[in-house]
Amino acid sequence: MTAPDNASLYRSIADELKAAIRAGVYAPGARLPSESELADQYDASRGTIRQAFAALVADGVISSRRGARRTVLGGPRLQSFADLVSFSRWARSVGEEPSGRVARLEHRAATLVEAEQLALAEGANVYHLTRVRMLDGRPVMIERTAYPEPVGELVVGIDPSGSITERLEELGLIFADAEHTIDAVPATAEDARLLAVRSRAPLLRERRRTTDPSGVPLEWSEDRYLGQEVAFTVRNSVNRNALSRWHSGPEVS
Amino acid sequence: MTAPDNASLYRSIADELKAAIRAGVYAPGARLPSESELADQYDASRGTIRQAFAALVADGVISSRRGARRTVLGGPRLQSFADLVSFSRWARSVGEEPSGRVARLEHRAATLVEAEQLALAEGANVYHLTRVRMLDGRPVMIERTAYPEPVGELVVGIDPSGSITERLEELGLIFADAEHTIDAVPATAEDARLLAVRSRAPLLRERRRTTDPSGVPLEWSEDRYLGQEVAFTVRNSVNRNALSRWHSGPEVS
DNA sequence: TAGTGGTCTAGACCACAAA
DNA sequence: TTGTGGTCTAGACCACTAA
Repeated sequence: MTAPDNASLYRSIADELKAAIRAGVYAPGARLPSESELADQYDASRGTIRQAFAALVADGVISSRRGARRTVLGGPRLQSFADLVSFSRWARSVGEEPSGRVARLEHRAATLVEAEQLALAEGANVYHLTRVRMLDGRPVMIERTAYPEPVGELVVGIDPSGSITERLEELGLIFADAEHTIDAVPATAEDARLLAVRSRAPLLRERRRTTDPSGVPLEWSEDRYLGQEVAFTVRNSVNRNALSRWHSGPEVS
Repeated sequence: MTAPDNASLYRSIADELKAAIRAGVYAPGARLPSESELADQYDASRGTIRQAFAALVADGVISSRRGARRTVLGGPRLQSFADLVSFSRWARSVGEEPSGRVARLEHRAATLVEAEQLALAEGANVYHLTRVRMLDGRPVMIERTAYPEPVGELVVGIDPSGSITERLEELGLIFADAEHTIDAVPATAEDARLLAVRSRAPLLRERRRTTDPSGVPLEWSEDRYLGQEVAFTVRNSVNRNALSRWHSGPEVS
């Protein structure tokens, strides 16, 4: 809809196939047309059709095996990268109204973790923003984000009740890669107060580092979701793999 | 090492590049050789080199942008699909000794959820196995897995202290696609007893459905990890995307 | 401006699945 | 056995980055 859609043939073919799957033309389990059929239909080469299919496989929409036609996978629809990095965009994509309330905004020296994640020198300053994020007025998440100074100086000029990520993109920043770590933690006293839950209630914690296309960190965020309200879904297969399990070792007593 | 390694040129090139990155030949942030350089070096066509690079991008190892050379991303090393579906394989890949203890094995009618996830008719039977999984003797996870009858009949003949997934693969089953949903839940009384934690302690819950190449469900599992011991990591980018956020709505009081 | 990656074509041979 | 997807080649043109 609003996406820039850097049009390429294989992208538009992939989008058409995705739309057809979403519309139920190809139900879960159904077999898709062969590469040669689509090549004729779109007057494209086989390589281009394969590129389109590869995008669907990467998105976990279809599965592919040699000798048999590709089949549609079932399950929840996927969201785009932009939906994942921006809470506001995600909320709207699932039909809920996002909002935000600032709990704290600081300009201070980076902690050790922040300096490491943002690749800053020790003692460098960061802007640190704590927000409570809501869906249709109900608080579901606490967002604690550290920005390096050049980014933070832009952030302080942005209305914090809406989407900061979208404003930063309008200002020319490019959010290209993100790395997420997901675990479960008990709510601290502050968490409990901001989310209106019992202290030590289980929260889903997502720590995220987002970088621009050349790998320069743009933000480091620790988000805590109400465990019962939000979950993360991952698809992976023998061919494509973007998830990994992580073990911290027995660090705490 | 032990992988079947269905050799193809682009795979072996990708493996060599991965090994070089792992070994530090290309450090995080470093720029990789150009496509044409590698094409000369490996006496391969540019398309093959691109295919190798695509595999690295999909695994979140490098980033790629038009006009500039590809660069190495930082962060934890990725695990293979097999490592993710099999606890035993994952444990060994991070250098710990896995073990398991059976808490319960039942042959009974499927619950509603199990029937839906395994695509069974209502009233069909499943085999349901509850195991406590340990790393170096410390319990870190409870695994509750339902198998459809044809699979379950194989499972009952397998030594449950080791890897069931690996035995099933030796028997010819192919685990091809998996879908994971991750959230946080409080420990039940049984959870608390099996994991030796306080009741209502935060646990990371992973629900996983694994299918064979044609989409037939092989297992449905609900695993609960100690939140402080295990985390999941996801990489995504504007190009590749396998993670999605999920919102259940206000279903519980 | 020179070099790089992104896209696309038109062929070829092979491994595998399904009928 | 036939058709499918998996791999690979050798070219071409373009958009973009970086010097």
